[in-house]
Amino acid sequence: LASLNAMLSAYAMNDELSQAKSMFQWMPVWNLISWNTLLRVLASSGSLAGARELLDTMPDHDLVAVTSMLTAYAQQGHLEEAKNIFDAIPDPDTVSWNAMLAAYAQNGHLSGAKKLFDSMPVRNLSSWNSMISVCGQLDDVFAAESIFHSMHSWDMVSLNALLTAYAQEGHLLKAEQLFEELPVTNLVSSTCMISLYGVNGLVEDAERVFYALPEVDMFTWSSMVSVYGMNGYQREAEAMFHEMPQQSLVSATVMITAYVQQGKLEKAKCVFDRMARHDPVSSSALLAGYVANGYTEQARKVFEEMPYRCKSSWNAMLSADAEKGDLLQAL
RNA sequence: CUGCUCGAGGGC
Repeated sequence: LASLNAMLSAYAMNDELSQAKSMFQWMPVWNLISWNTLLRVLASSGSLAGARELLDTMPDHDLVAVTSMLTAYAQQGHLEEAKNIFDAIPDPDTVSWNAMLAAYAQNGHLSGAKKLFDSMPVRNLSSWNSMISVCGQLDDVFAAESIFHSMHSWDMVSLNALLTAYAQEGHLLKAEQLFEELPVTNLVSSTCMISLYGVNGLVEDAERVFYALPEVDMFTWSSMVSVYGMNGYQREAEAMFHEMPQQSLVSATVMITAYVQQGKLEKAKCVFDRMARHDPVSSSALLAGYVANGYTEQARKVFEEMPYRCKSSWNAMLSADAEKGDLLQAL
């Protein structure tokens, strides 16, 4: 059973939801770990409703299951739900506390994060790492450094959190210095540097980091395409986009944005139409392009076909209205 | 064998 569970877990890592589901059904017996693993697959695939339903039908809940659910809500931006789950846990362990801490941090509730951190009965490395990230989001590099230096032990995540804090505040030199001093880096550090170089117009530096990597992933690929795009290197962006072994919502959106910036709306539309699915971000990327160029009709069409409407989509639409003095018409 | 911390995309 343990080895079947391990296989199930491998599907979870690769986000292979349907494979995981059918494997689960074929398993002759299940234990709590099997259920928890399936829950995790559902949760990380973004299927909140499915995860919730599974949680309610599972024979038992333990802390692991509930914490997975908490994280799922947090990652979809449902901070209140996450907090409700946390509050209902009678005796949370450090991982659950950390999950709640991360929920605050990832949703921008930085004061909530600080408060929770202060009230934690036990903190571990993950807790401290989250706080470095919180300081980074507050643009308080000094506090991030202080935390880092006060830590008795640190790991790659701590270093990357600090690196990200530097990047966020635009401390190119500090980030560069840290990155170059590190004996070991990983894809997270490299992606951070690639996009930092990109926003500073240092395309060749970004390339140097990218091409030195022994292997790349979706994040590094997308960020390199983005660097090309935001610096007007349309052909390079295109080439890299098409060389990518796999596409994702993000990589396609990056490419759409690159075309939009060049005013190549037909090409942007073409990428958009080839996407397996759309989300509010990919739709608003194209929408913004139409709006900026006064194509109200096309903008409205994209808007109406959006998978679900959210506040951010309305913002793009409203700015179209303002520019055209055509408020109700655009909708 | 399962849960927590760091990196990529639009608008504001």
